[in-house]
Amino acid sequence: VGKVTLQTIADEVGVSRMSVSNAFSKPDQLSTELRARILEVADRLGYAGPDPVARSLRGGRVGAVGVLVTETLGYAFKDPYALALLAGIAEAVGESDTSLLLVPLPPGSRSASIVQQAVVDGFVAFILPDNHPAIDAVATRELPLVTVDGPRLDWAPFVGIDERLAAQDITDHVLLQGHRRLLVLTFRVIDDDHVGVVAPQRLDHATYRVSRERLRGVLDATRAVGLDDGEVTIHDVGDQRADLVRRAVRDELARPDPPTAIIALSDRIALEVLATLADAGAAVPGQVSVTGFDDLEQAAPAGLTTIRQPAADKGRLAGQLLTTDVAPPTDLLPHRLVLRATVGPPHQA
Amino acid sequence: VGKVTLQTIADEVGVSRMSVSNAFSKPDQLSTELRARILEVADRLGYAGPDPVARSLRGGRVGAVGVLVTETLGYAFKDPYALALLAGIAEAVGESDTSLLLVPLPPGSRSASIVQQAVVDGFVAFILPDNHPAIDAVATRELPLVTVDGPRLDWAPFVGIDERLAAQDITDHVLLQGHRRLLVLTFRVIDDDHVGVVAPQRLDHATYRVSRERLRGVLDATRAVGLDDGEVTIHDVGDQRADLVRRAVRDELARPDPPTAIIALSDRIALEVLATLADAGAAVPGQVSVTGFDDLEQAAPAGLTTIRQPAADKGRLAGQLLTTDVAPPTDLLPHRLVLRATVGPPHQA
DNA sequence: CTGAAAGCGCTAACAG
DNA sequence: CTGTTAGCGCTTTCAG
Repeated sequence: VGKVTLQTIADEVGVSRMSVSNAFSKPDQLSTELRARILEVADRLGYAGPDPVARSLRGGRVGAVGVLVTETLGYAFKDPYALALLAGIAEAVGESDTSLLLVPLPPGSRSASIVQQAVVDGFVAFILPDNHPAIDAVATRELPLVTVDGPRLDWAPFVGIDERLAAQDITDHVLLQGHRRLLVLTFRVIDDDHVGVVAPQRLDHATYRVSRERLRGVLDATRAVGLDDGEVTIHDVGDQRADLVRRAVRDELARPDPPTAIIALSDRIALEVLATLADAGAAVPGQVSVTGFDDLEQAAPAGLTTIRQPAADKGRLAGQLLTTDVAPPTDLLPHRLVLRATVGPPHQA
Repeated sequence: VGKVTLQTIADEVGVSRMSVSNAFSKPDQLSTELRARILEVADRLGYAGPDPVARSLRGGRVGAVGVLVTETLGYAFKDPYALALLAGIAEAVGESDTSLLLVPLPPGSRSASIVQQAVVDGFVAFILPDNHPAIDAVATRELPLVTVDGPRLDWAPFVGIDERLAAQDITDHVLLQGHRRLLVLTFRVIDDDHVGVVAPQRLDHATYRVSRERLRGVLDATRAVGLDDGEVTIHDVGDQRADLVRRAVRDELARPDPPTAIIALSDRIALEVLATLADAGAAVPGQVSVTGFDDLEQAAPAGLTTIRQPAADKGRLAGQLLTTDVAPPTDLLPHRLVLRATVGPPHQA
């Protein structure tokens, strides 16, 4: 099967390669009649149109942006928040006839080479830890980059909210109700396999911007009411692992001095907390108050008090930043405390 | 910023372009020492490694497979079954250092050109109607294709189950309980905007393999017990639209001779049916029995009787077919009737 | 182990 | 409106 190229058709029709190219890419540059003849021959020869790779090499543009996702892609497909972000990006780039290339980053340092090989015009990075090798690889390629939620770079636009302030807001709300025994459930703080109680010095070295800032916000609030950092228990549940959430909740509730409020740093964790509590027969907010973060679709039906942040809009903005010339945001995006039914005054001991 | 290419580095180091290329792509083809010197210079000059587009043009390989999804991507991101499929594909291709290009197909015939422009080594098509123009476009490009669930082509591997038999199985189960007044809820049958009751001749022209086969399976079963096709009501709820599901259920229940069993052709529809029934205070299976299809994660907690099919495995297989040399399946994949709590004997009128 | 030649398939820029 | 020239950046021969 001799490959059919522009030249093949040009020869067949008896015109130059250029006219055939134009017939496909610039219809108004040649007579309707000639164009028709060319297209007819192309069709007969089974020519599928200009090879996109060759066209990209020539034109310097690919028509795709890469989305850097850590862990296996499977993870991204399971997290509702990540999905909402993705959907937003997809929507925005779709409007510019651009496709989305999902680029899974394997744990090792092989990710640099994966980034190098990606056939894209730019990247959006997605809840990556600071200093992730993939970021450097993007920088070296000198491709446009937008980071969402983290890390925050000085050379690339950033899309995200003031995590710290938001966390402080929701913690303030809980403290105002009178709670002083808090359990904080966070997702991964450092890119390692540690789970369980998070010691203060670990927080100092935290590389995931989102969890780090949210935890700082929580502590801002607790300190303000005179609580010592040691008095607030922080549990790392890794990649929002349901089993770890359940165990942490059960263990803490079994202590002589159990928490009266659980601050989950994501709705996904909070929903798991709620399920665990329901199974254990613990009333919410009667016995324990619970808060989330993100305001997923599932949060409202669950009556979850949480922080709303515009996930889909964030994705959309990230996509636009890469495909159009919208101005990068100068500010952090807004968030909002959404009061619902899972927070009340503490149970009287 | 003069672009840095292989040549730039070759000139700087004083070797030929080829040696620099080898330093990156075939480390064992040159002395460790020279390689080190080349890499050092490359690093100093900020060279990110061979341009993936040029390399693709030369090598004929891109390192990405495209996933053809109809409608907006947003839809694919909302359907749990599609998501499971996607996750499976992602997992499989990730193992071959291949990325996933999401290719949304717009309604019009523009989809041919979108397929032509996709920078990929192959495609997997995903619940597409028969004769979708995108399929022809893939054929013309002579790229490998795997179809999942539909359509079934004679020139491309197919991954899917025996929909018809599976539907017959679950319908048999319902009929065996004694049900004769059935309401069948199906998703889109033809690629148009029709919704509501599906007439028999419409079924004959159905272009979506999955819904068509499942409906035929249902009718196989009902005919076998002597029911006339006219006696089983089939409702098309489009893209599994919640509002249409709810309305269909409410309308049918309000009739003088309401259905005693509702056969939903997907779990997503079935779950909506269950929610509607709960709102209406109708007991399941006391007043109405309900069945689903797919066995999503959410099906077990809901106690839904359904057909299990290996969504993630299907995706994985599709991905492998495109990136490795596994043999294409010669058979349809297995399915299994999963009995749970939503089917019982009919309510005595 | 290293280098020179020969394109992969396409299109911008310009001349006819 | 049509054709010619000149590469985009890389890697597969096949000799040194």
